[in-house]
Amino acid sequence: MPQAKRVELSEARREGLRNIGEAAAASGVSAKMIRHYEEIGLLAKAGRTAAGYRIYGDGDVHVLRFIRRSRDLGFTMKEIGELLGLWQDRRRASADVKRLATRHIADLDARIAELQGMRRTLEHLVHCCHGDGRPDCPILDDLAGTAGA
Amino acid sequence: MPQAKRVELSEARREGLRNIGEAAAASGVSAKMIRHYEEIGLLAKAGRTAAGYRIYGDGDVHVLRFIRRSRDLGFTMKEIGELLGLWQDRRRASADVKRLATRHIADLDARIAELQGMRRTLEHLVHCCHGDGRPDCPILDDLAGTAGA
DNA sequence: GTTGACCTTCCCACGGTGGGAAGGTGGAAA
DNA sequence: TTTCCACCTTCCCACCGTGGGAAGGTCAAC
Repeated sequence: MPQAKRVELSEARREGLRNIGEAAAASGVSAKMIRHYEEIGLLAKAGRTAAGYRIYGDGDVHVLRFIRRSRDLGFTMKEIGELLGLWQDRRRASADVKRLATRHIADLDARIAELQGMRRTLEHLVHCCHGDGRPDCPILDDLAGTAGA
Repeated sequence: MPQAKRVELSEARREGLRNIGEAAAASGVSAKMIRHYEEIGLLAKAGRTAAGYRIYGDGDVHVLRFIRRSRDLGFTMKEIGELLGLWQDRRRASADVKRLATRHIADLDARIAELQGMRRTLEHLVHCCHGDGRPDCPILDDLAGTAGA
């Protein structure tokens, strides 16, 4: 098994490869997070130069952008792992992707509804609070549970 | 300095005090979180029985319920600390509370808007995906950045 | 060669919550 | 009284996603 020979960084760059900083800039994922994704197994272990620097090709950067975009849409790491698996499986059924995305929309809806509930309550309380120099405050009364009492 | 003498749990209970489990049940805050709040300084250190059990009075439970309600409304630990300070300051200006709550509403709005943005995009993608046995999938195309290409 | 920007690994932090181990206590039933 | 179980204590570890920073090595430009 001829293991891939470890090249110098300059040589790798001549072949269009990037070090982690360049891959980060090209993908929008921080170097810190690239290492993290590698550690948790979301990314394959990156190649290394003779000096131990990670090197990335266009395909790696493409994967990183995929992850970035998925995070921007709120998918969890676990879901992104599944999405990556589907993306790389040419025999996938689009129904599987759609199901995953649909479930995620439901998750988003639940979180939105929760936040909106908070927002509604707070809006009401703020509306009731005169907000001047006096200490009386319906907001605190509500938090303290002394509002209805 | 006559430090408060450490009593037995049975004696404390006769005086209407509770151990952590009872305080948890009465406040809706888990025992785990009560200890955590004490550790981070959100709560004053609880009294102890001779055997080292934490004991809580009605006032403590009231504070715990205040915290619980604040968390339910999405306030951060830091904000809850501020709210507790205002609550316990009888010379507070309600304007301070109102400002804090208003800022929190703005935070909620930002998060809601973010989630709704994700939701909109996903909704569109899901709508475009036929979701059958074939591999072609606009959702993956979007994540991969090959959608517009 | 020196310098400064970058890389490596390692540990720590945040928010908030939970799980669980190991050992001590409380109270009630046998 | 002894036993038993539920509860208490402290301690460490986990999640997710991200960042900060220390200590040490490397690269490239000047």
